[in-house]
Amino acid sequence: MKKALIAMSGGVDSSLAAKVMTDKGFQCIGCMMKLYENSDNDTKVSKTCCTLDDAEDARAVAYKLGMPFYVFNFKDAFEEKVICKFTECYEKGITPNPCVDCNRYMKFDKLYERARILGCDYIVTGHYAQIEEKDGIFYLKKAVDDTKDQSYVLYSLTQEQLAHTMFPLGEYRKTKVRELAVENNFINANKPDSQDICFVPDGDYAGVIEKYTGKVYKPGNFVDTSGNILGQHKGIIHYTIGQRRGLGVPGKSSYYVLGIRPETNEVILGNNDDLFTRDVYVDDFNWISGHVPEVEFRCNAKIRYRHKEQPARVIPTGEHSAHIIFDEPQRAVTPGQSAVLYDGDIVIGGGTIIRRYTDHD
RNA sequence: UGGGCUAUCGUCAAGCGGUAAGACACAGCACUUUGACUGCUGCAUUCGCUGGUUCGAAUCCAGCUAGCCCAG
Repeated sequence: MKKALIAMSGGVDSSLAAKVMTDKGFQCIGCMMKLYENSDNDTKVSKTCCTLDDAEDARAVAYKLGMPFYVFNFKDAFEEKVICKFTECYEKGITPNPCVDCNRYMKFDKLYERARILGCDYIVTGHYAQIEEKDGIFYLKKAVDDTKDQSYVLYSLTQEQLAHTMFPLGEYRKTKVRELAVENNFINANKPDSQDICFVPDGDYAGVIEKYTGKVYKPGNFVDTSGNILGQHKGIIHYTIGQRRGLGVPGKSSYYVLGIRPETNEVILGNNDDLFTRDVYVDDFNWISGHVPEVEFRCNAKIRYRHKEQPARVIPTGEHSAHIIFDEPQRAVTPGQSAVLYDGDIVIGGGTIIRRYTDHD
């Protein structure tokens, strides 16, 4: 009998994933990763993923399904690989995607390693995505429920990881998952979906950064593309490309963040129209197939989680880098965010958007 | 302290005697396993101050105050 380690968050999705795996006849072990300290969070609406309550929910489901349940303490690794990188990015005027890093370094690295130690053949999560094998190659594909598809945050998976990973919810629709959870009397059947950054429960990520680093980020100038001072900003970490709200700068029309200059502690402001670009340069690129294409090709690409994929031309520029040229200019291409390439439902690969010297920054 | 102009929400700004547009900012909510974007809702019983004219004034008149411009 094949063994599977189920990564449970305490939410409906991973709970149902566990259920599906037991139904499929796998020998399952439930687990939760303890990623950070959140003891002082009074038990208000749980938007996070590893509070005591979440652990209890996960444990209750594991118990109901008759599987053992372990909690792994990954706090140190999470701090190093996710939180630390998160703050460093913001300090550099880059906007990270911690969910991508958490998948890359926690779930499919640390946890994967743990699964091997426990003798598990597979690691299972509640992600909405699919894995298919064909002629010895593993393909990462979009979920059947395109409104919940999470293949975007999984582009860093390697062939080896894909060979030992299962996403049982990939073929389910979210509504069905909820129904099944209710049918099975799961304690968390009606628990709200998680959202926001898990280690930033109140939405104030800048506050978390300040608390974590103990630094005070200096205010600086908002400037337009000509260098005119438009106002004062609260510190570079509060901003990201394309941002409108929270600038506090009145004008004839709304101002948007065009660029961030950490060297001079300036934030460049301008019009929405100034935010569109065709070219995107990507680093840390992971080609899912394991092979770097030798020639340029066309495909669809996404530059942020909620971005509707757009047609583009891709020029591989190295083992782990590429130049993406969209047919139509895209709004707010943001360094630090991930660009992911699709061929239909198949994820070709993805990487991190890097900073390029433009007229804005 | 001679002349002229202007004073309406945090900012810009309609209004021109009939009972305070709009934009930006801001707040809340929705959307969302990242940050954003977006959408929806809210946001001056009051028009620099004090009097006056009028059934009725932010709108007319007078004085005061403040700012700007020109002349000294």
